[in-house]
Amino acid sequence: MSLLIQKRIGNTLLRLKPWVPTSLPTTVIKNLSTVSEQLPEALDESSQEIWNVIVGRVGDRDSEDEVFDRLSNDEACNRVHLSDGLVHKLLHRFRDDWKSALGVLKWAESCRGHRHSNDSFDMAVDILGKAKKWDRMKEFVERLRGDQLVTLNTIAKIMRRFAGAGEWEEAVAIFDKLGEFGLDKNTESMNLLLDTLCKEKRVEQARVILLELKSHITPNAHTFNIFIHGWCKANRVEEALWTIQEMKGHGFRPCVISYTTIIRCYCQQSEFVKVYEMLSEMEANGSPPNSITYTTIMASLNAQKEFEEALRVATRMKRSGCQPDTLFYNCLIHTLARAGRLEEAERVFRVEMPELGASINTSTYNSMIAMYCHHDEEHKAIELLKEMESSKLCNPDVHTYHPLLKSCFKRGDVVEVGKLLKEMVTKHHLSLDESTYTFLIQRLCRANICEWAYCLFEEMISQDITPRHRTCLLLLEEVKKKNMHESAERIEHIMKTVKLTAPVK
DNA sequence: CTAGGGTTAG
Repeated sequence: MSLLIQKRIGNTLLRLKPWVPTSLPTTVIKNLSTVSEQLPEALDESSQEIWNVIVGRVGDRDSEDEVFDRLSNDEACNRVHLSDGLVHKLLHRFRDDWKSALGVLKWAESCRGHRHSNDSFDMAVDILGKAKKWDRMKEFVERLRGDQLVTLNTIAKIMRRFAGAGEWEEAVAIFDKLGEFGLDKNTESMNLLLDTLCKEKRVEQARVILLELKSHITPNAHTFNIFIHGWCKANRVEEALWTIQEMKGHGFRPCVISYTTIIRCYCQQSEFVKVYEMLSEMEANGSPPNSITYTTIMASLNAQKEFEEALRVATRMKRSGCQPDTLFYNCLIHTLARAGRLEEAERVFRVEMPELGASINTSTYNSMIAMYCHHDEEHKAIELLKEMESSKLCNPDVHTYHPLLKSCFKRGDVVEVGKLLKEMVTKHHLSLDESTYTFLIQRLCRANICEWAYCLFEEMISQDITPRHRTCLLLLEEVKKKNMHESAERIEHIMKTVKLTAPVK
C-alpha cells in the first residue's frame, strides 16, 4: 500500500483492517479489505496523475521550501502542464496547511509557461489569514502590491480574516491604506469594510465609521441593507427598523432584501405576528416578498415544529404568484416529510418541480431519502440513491448517507453499514466529517462493536478532527467493559492532550 | 459589498 493512499482522506475502512476483531461478521471484514484508492472528483486523467504525485510528495510537517524543493526535483512534476484550475484545487486541498500551500504556489510559479491568476494569489492570502500568520500575510501582500496585483477581492480576504480573528482595527487600517494599493475609497470598498464589521458583530464600530466617512463617500442602498443585517444579527431589530427610515431619508426605497432581513430576525425571536404584519406591509407597499422571504419563514416554523403553519405559508406564497425556486421546494419537501405527507412530497418532487422548472439538487434528493428512511421505506430511499448516481445531475454527499446509515443501525444490519461506508468512500470520494464520526462511534458502541468504533476514533484523530468530550467518554466506557486496556489508555491520553470540543447544548 | 435548508441526537 503506497504512502500516497495512506495520505488520502476517507481511508477509514482501510485503516480498520488491522483492527478488525474476529467477532465481526466475515462479510464486513471482506468489505473492509477491498477498498480501492479514491480520487478527487472533477479532474481529468492527466491532471489526476499530477494531483496524485503532488499530494503524495507533500509531507505533513515540511516547511514551504522543503515542499518547493521536493516538487522542483521531481521528474513527474516537471513534466506537468499546470492549469489554473489545478492550482486552484491544490491550494484548496492545502487550505489548512499554509506551508504546503505556499510551497505548492512557489513551485507552480517556477513552472515554465505558468502564470498565476489573481485568484491563486488571493487564495494564498486567504490561507495565510486563516492560519493567522499575519506577518507572512503582510509580507505576501507587499509582494503583490509591488506587482500591482492587489485587487478589491484581495482586500476583502484580508479584511475578513482580520475581522474574523477579532482584529477589526486591522481591517479598518487596511481600508485606510487602500490608496497604497492603487485602489479607491469609494462606496464599494466602504461597503465591503462595513459588511465585514457587521458580519463580525461590530455594527457599532461600523456605524461610527460610516458617520466619519459620510461626508466623503455616499452610501447607497447596499450600505443600508448591510446595517439592517448588522443590527438584526445583534438582535437589535429596533435599530434595524430605524435604519429603514434612515434609508428612506436618503432617498432609497427599502427593498425585498431589507424587509426579508428583518423578517428573519422576527422569526428568530418567534415574533410571528410581526412577521405576518411585515409580509402584509411588503405586499401593500410594492416590494412583494419573494421565494427567499417565504422560505425563511417556513424554515423557521419548521424549526419550531409548526409544520402545518409552514404549509400554510407555502400556500400563501403560491397564491401570491411568487416564483418558487429550488431552495423553496427543498424546504417544502422537508416540511411535507415532517408532516407525514409522503404522497404530497412525492408529487412535488416528481411533478411540480419539473413542471415549474425548478432544478433538483443534492439537497432535494437528501430530503426525499431522509423522508423514506424516517418512514421505514428504505427500499425507496435506496432507489433514489441509485437514481441520483445514474442521473449525473448531482452527487450524493455525507448527508445523503446519514439517514440510510441510521436505518441500518435501526435494523441491526451492521454489514450494510460497512457496505454503505465503503460506497461513500470509494464510489463518491466522500470523507467522513465530525458529525458522521460522532454518530458512527455512538451507534457502534450501542451495537456492542466498540472495536470498530475505536478504529473510527483513531481515524478521526488522524484526520485532525477533534472528538467531542461526550464521544470520548462513551467510547472509553465501552472499551473498558471489553478490557481493551491499550485503547482505554490511548483514549484517556487523547482526552488529556487534545483540546476537546464541548458537547452541543 | 446587501436576504434563504437540512441533520443522527431525548
